[in-house]
Amino acid sequence: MAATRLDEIDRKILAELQADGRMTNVELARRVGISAPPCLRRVRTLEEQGYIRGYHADVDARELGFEVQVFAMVGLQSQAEADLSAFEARCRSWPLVRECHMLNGEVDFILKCVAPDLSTFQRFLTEELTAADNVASVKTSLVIRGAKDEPGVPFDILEERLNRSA
Amino acid sequence: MAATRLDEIDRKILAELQADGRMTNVELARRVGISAPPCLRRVRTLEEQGYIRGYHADVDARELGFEVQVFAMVGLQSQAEADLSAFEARCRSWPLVRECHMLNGEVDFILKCVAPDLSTFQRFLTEELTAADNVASVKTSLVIRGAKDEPGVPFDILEERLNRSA
DNA sequence: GCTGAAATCGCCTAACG
DNA sequence: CGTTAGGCGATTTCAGC
Repeated sequence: MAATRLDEIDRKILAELQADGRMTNVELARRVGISAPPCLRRVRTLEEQGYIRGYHADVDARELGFEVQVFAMVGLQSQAEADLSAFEARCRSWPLVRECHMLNGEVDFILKCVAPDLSTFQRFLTEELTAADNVASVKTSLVIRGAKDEPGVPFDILEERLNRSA
Repeated sequence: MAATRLDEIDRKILAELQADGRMTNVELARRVGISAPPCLRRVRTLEEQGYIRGYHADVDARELGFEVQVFAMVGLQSQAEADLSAFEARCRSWPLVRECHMLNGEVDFILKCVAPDLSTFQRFLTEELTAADNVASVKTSLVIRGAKDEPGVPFDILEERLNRSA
């Protein structure tokens, strides 16, 4: 997958759609400087090749009643590949775990969790996460307040690098 | 803001647009069981009231050449409000810092960073982050591999709770 | 291969009931 | 909230570079 190299127009398309995923195709075409049909074809290709995984509305968790956000650091007893995979699969089955990343260093995984209130999270923590197979230690940190939450990647850094190497 | 309570149709709209933010309005209307015009009016209202903050294409960071993802735990010297705000503003100015959350516990902030390669990140770490005003300690953990990365909130949990209380 | 122009089809989005 | 209806965007077709 993704054997195709991207040109500048493709990168602009990605940057624009990352900033506004609901932009109309004609507006997108205007911004990247080509006409609508080739623009739409490029978007479809980027989707098929996996550069674009999907489009999502960015909803306000707090307004919707999800008052609690927690980062959980998880250490496992066994780091054998089968056990790592099993834990990852378990995380995928928990709706309240939104992200799960395997880390280097002392801790094995970091989880980002979202819950309506503290008691819901506590119940998950004690009855599900801590109780899960192979889990040795869990340390949690509550998010007091969010200061920045930008989805996606910094395209400006990419452009800088490409300009420098050009 | 957001004085309005949401009904079941609004919540369905949010869940659908979170899952597919580029869905056409007629398709959305069909799924939530109303006709297109009122559906569009609801979407506009949800946007205006801040329930929907925006729409974003979910791009594949690794395919695009962002090979490095790092979580950084930052401790500050002063936790006075003015100093906390100043650090948050600094984080907002760094494109490579995608998220910045203030935490309870030993560490003050957690940052999610994305960079094209390790050397770019190292340069940021030593020349920018560690060197920034008021930063006392930084501990970084590289993401070895991602196991789950779902944007947004778990609507199914919300529905469960509402059904139970009904 | 690629793009762009024209044409068709379907959607968006008022206005009204 | 639904229906109607006019305008605009999406998408295919086809010609040209």
